[in-house]
Amino acid sequence: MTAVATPHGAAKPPAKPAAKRSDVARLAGVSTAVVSYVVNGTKNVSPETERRVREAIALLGYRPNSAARALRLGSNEMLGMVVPDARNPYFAMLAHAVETVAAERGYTLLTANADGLLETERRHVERFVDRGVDGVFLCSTIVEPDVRPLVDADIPTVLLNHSVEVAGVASVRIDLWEGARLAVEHLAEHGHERIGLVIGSNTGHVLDPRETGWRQELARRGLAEGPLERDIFTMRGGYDAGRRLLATGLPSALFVSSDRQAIGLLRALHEAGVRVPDDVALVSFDGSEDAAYSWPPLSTVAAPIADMARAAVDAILAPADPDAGRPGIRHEVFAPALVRRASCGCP
Amino acid sequence: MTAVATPHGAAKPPAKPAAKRSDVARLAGVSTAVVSYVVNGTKNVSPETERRVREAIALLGYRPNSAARALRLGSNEMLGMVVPDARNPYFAMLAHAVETVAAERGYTLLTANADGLLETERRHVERFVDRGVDGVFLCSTIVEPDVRPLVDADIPTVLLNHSVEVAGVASVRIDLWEGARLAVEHLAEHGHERIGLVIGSNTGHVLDPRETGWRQELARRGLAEGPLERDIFTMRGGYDAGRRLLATGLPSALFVSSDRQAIGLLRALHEAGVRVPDDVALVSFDGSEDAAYSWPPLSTVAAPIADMARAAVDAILAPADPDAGRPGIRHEVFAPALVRRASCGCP
DNA sequence: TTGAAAGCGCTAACAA
DNA sequence: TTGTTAGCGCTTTCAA
Repeated sequence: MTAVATPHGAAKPPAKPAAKRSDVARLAGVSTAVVSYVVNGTKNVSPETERRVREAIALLGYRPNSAARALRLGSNEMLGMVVPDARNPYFAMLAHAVETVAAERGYTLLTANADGLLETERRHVERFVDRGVDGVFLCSTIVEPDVRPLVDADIPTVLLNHSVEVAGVASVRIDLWEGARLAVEHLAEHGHERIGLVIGSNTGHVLDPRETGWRQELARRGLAEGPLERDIFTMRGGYDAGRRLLATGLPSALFVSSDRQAIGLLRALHEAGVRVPDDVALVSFDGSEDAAYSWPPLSTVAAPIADMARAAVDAILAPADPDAGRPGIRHEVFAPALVRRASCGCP
Repeated sequence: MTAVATPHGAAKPPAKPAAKRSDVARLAGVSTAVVSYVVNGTKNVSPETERRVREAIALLGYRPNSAARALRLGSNEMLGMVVPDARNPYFAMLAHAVETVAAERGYTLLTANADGLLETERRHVERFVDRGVDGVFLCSTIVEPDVRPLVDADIPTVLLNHSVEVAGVASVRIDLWEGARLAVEHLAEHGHERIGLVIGSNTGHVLDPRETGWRQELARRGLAEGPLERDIFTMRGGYDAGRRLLATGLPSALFVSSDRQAIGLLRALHEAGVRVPDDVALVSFDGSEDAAYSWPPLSTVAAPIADMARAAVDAILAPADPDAGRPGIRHEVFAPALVRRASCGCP
């Protein structure tokens, strides 16, 4: 056996070309069809034949070629997910949860970052279509994302974590309005009467339901609206919003629309020597792990990530329970829950 | 046109099956080969013919089927990446950087979470092989990861962010030893004489070079070793290590092997009313964005993520500069840089 | 410059 | 229970 230079560099033993189905068939003394039957368990094969085939497979280290399978079957057993930015812990959590559920069902998840760019998002979606994924989870920053390529190609799609429903596309989301209400309610129960809002600014033209929820709960309680600051959904955004609030006057409590922003806000507050929760009480939104480790730890309205992930996968594949039937275009809304930590004044 | 019930649920207009190459060919009045020539630009086609073909493509909304392409070409234009956990901001950053560089080269990145499990890591690698990816980035938690399936299938592989070199596999990593030295040096320059270490515990049996670097720089300066705590690379791990340190006695300065741990440690310190950097000075490791928004902001030894990502992609695909030649099995080591913030005592 | 045709590896309908 | 065989949509060689 002579060593050859491979394109990848050093000399190594010649890589034996991967075994294919016909090699297995020959070695086992059967036809290629039988190998398929054994591999896919689609047809009855006599035990003895099956044993021989399995032996041959093991011996040759045969692995089915997935491109050929995909071509033939028209399915890749791949699901695609577009997120604004997987470096944001919330989306990292969500993508991780979806990946886990998809894996249980034998699907691989392709995750793509849109970086908050409409153009990039569209490119990723088209790419998914080209790759023939069996479904797409879209966490879009656009209010009315362009799902036409998906619809045209008849690819099951779910809008995941969108703030509002979009007609014609299934969606799995969290009740943002209720989350905001919960936060304001809790802050009010701590005795606060001047409750401000820091809200994300990149949700497009539609009003973020968290803003409405904050406003309505305030109104319901006969409380005046505290200051409102809009900035992007990042730590930097929260920091900048905090600086502005510091300059114009802090309320006694603040509802912040994401943990990321709250962490940035916290830094601005610390820099200014403002004590939390003594000088300002805080409740944020998302329920990411980071909220538990900031100082002080953040009370946050948490999304039931695992449940949402499962619902999203079910909306695309058939539900695990076959009796449940094929889902149509459904819109599922999950209820958030308040996690009490120190930032709101809880012990 | 009658509406039909689709498997996806509601009634919609029948989805026109995606156009294929032969449809384009027919519409343009050319052979299927010519369509390929136009799409791939592999051969000269008369301007007039090209125009007609392009028109037909646009009209039909034709998109090449990637499974067929992959089958024919033996390449998916996909790269795979296995990370221990993409919810860790450091790996999120790294994966994002690799995705960006890969996209520039026309490759899609498949990211998979091993969740720190050997078994899961192996499964992902095999899946990548089955899917026929054109290369794999492996961020393994195992010291000697099992790369045989990759080698057997002759798939270019690079160990990314590994702590040590492994023979026979290309690697792109950071100089952990030097990073630790930098941290200790800086702390010593702040006047600290008792410098402890919080180090990750899940690197396997091999000593983490950061531990050696810490120890050797201390020795070089004639300083005694401060307390050492081992715990996992999470916020929780850092928190627990902090609690133990609090119980046994804090040194005047601490080098922490990751930002995640440092953030957890910070919480333990805050809870105990310990002031940073006054009572304990901190330098951590990674350079993630979170370090900039903790309180106090963390001085951290930052990895040149973008450069590493580029090197890793180059190690797998040919370098962008064709003159640079095909890389063999190379081991690239990147130098970290100290980012000074408040936690070490810098202004 | 263009076209005909041979597969890439696999599945499954159909025949034996 | 097993085998034969026709494609899935694409690229590319070879011939015109």
